[in-house]
Amino acid sequence: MSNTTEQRHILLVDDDPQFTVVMSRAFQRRGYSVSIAHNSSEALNCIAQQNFQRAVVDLKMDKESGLQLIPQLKAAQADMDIVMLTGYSSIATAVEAVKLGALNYLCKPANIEEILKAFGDSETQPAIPDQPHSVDRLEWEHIQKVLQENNNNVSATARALGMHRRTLQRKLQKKPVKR
Amino acid sequence: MSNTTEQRHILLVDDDPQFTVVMSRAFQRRGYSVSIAHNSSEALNCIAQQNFQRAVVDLKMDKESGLQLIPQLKAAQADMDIVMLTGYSSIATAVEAVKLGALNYLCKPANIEEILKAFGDSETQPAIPDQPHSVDRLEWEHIQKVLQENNNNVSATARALGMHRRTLQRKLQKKPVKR
DNA sequence: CCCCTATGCGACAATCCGCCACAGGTATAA
DNA sequence: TTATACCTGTGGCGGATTGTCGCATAGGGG
Repeated sequence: MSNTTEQRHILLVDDDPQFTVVMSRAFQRRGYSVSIAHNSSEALNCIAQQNFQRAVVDLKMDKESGLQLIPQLKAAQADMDIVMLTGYSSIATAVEAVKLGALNYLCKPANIEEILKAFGDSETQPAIPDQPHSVDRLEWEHIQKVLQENNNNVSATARALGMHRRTLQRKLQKKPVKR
Repeated sequence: MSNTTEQRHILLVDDDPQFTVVMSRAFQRRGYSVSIAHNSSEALNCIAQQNFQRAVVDLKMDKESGLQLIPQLKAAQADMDIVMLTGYSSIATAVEAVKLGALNYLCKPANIEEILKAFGDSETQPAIPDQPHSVDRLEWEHIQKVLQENNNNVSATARALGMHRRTLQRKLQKKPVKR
């Protein structure tokens, strides 16, 4: 199914530089050669220069939608496996992405394990039953991200998350979080 | 693409009798001939007797999943348009439904207008939500994803998530929260 | 000064969670 | 077929968590 010895190219399309850097390292550690694009035109530039077996593309990049990129990537290389990854997910966009040819659709936060699994190589490490995030851990990361987007405004974050401010406070002061 | 003058057959698959009756009337009022099935075997029975251009199938029917029904319907009639409709919607199942051949995927409650629109191939790209998910919604999506990876095995999912099976069950019975 | 908002925290009730138990159901191997 | 192991739905109960209200404090305009 998967040939781990051959060099594989993957294209990361996300407007968040930090995210792409972190992901890039993670993929490289697993034997991928990675190219990074921060918007659609950069992505198209990349695929004009070489072929990619896989692409991870963000749904929401500044003003443009990653959805439009899918058919363009597919047009250049019909057998490319594309996984959509986004922090602003919805059922409607997920359906659209798959109809447009995406292989899968994930919500951030997601780690490499989950992304690789989304591509289909779940059989990488049968010995290690690599666990998905625990619900608590996921919650923690999500809260932190939204907190940051709201400039550490606890009240605004609580509103955005649909949770009571008091509850958020308690979660924030109590959690080092395991796993 | 659609011919409104010709008599059209539509198949409703949902284990809720009340829902099917209401929907049935609404479709008939719009010139459809409707057949009702309350489970998979009834549905297969229906398509063995006549052809349907369209089908609306519920995701969660008692014990069985409507997902499995999709390829079966497609096998009998490859050009059938299938819309998945469910009160227990998640991105994971939406992606799976589309990959299995569903035309679209809607969340209950949905009225006829929305369903008919889902059948029409209006290529309008869905809007990207500008708010992050609520914590509860994120949890729901994550649970659904892991559940699917574990072939709907609740015990295994609970183990993978590090949560008690009883707790998982209680969460699963509840409808997903919005946002 | 007033008004609005953010923050921290106490208190209490409602809800939820972890855990045990038990009764079927199902699948696989002997 | 029986035996065995696992999965599932459900009830109950004590303890933990959450939702909600209130109050005091602090900063920023106007």
